Amino acid sequence: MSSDGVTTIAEVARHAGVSRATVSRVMNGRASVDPALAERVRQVATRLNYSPSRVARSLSLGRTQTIGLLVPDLGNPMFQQVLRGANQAARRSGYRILVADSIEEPQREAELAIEARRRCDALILCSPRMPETELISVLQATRPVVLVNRELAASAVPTLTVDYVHGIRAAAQHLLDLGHRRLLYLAGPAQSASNAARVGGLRDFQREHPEAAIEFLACGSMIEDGHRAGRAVLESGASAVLAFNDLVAFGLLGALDEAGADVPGDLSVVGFDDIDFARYARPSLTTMHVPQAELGHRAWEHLHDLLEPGEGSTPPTQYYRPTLIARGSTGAPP
Amino acid sequence: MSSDGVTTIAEVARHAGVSRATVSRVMNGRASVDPALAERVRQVATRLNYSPSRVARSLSLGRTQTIGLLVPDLGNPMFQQVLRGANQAARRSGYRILVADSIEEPQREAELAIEARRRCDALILCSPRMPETELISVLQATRPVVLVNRELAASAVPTLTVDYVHGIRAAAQHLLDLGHRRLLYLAGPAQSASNAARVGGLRDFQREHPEAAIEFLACGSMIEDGHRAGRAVLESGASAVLAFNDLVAFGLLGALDEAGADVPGDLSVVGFDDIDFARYARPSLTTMHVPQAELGHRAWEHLHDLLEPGEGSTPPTQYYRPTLIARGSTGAPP
DNA sequence: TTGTATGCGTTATCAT
DNA sequence: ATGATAACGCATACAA
Repeated sequence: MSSDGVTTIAEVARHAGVSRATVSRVMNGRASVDPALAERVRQVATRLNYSPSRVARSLSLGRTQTIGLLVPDLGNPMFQQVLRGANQAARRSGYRILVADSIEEPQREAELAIEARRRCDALILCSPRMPETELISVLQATRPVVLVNRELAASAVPTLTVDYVHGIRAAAQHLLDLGHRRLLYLAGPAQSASNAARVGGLRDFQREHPEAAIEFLACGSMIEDGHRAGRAVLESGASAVLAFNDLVAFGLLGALDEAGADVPGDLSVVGFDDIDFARYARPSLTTMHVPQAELGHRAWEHLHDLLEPGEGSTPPTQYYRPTLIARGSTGAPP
Repeated sequence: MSSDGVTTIAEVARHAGVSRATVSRVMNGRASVDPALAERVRQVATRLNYSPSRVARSLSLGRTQTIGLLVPDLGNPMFQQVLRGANQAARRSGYRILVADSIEEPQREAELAIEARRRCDALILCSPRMPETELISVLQATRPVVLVNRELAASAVPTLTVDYVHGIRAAAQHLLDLGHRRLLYLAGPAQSASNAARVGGLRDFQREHPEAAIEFLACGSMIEDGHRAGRAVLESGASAVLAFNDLVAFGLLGALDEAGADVPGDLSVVGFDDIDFARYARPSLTTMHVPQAELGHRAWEHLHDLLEPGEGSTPPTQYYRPTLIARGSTGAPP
């Protein structure tokens, strides 16, 4: 072994009395090497506890077998699931995932993406908040890349997107069907494209259903945001609330309970995403189901096709339509 | 640019009419270079959109600026928080995190750890389930490494550990103080060292408090495990339940609610970890608080000290004592 | 089948 | 201050 404790291919070659090329061939399972010799090399490699340097290998091969995943907030269960799904899928193909969380400096998201990409073979860009023009150049600079949870018209980048417009409309319709006429939407981050989609969907819905009134209230994407909104929600006079996501809904449920309001007796609440906890909460949370881990899973599949173009090519863009999961937090208005 | 679209240092050098060494010096902010020349090089670098190859840099420098994090289950909020904490801390020092989730093949955990370490400068081993002898050799093979959430007597490896023995005893005491005399512990995975610690703590507690009876029931670590245990819990006759963790507690709360049992009226439930959702659940969950993100944060600090030995050295082992957070899920027995 | 030589893109050593 | 050159550890084209 060399001084720093790591065996190199040269040392194995020397001990086995062969060339480095032969060792390399053996380690990579190349057929064109004498079985007896190969065995001897393997023995020596094992004895010296040798395993090829991933870094040197990456430099020589031009690929790192690593992909980057950029998310806006690792604390959000939605993105955690995307990470989990992508990680499992990538792992099966021998790839690993490098995480990048932009929450500390959202304004440097683009920079972060490009930097992350330089260490990886490809990138998954999840719910990027950056402006469109910036996004376009980032996508250009980080290919191969797949975009998750954000749309970009006229882009050749593989995209996995959730139909938030349809989703929020379905949620609103659910409330309307229950008899609610005064709805309140707790909006997510201003830079969030999916929030914009929800707002757009609700405005359309409002036009088509003049019998209902929809109010909008800036809120956020985290539990605390929802919790803080409790008072404003109660004062709004609405009989049903559409939360930006399940986290916000949870925070709100907590605040409502503390205020002594009954859900769904006094107020109905619907979330978005269907995170694991939604079904176990009390009252269980009515929400729009989004296949979070599958998004990560599929994102990897797209990337895999881009990295190792084979026979089966996946379509460039895939839509996921959230489905309503009606649970205990919604009911008839008081 | 070369054919694959990535500019190399050689091209920048050629365009700027200088040597690669000079470009390297400029890119690394070395002072010993003529300001005018440096400026020219920078201009060219910007024009060619050059940024140094991380891989080549890693090979030359012998470090990757990446650390690995191995967890038993990325789906568990506890580990997600450790990841989040470690990631934020590492990022501030210019390091990135590579994730490894052993959930798919727990029996290959050791292998996974070693493989992950080969791509990184160091490793955070979180709640490893592997047997002690195996763990010892893995720790040896992956240094620098820090061990989180598992103890190893007579080991020089920096360790961050939660005092589960004290924690579970405090939880049991809380129930005893409320008047409960029949307790039930829903046990975690058999390979979990922290589960063993809890069991040991409870047995001690039992001995010291003959007035109380503690039953043990194999359960698991996930929401579904807790949910499945609902029936058995009701049939046990216990008036209070100590769940392995908050996830199990949540699953149980859901099952109890479905069965029409009132918490804490009919049954008290206490969790462990104090994940974000614990306080927003209804009833809010009484639990033992563990500073999850801080564990990740501190783990990085230890690693950082190992990687770049400076003045301030952190103690080799750090204990975290969970604190009781009494909320709504516990009360007097019926 | 095996070995030799070269390249991957950087940084660092040693001249100048 | 700058440049030539040798690592870093591996994979591969080409020779033998």
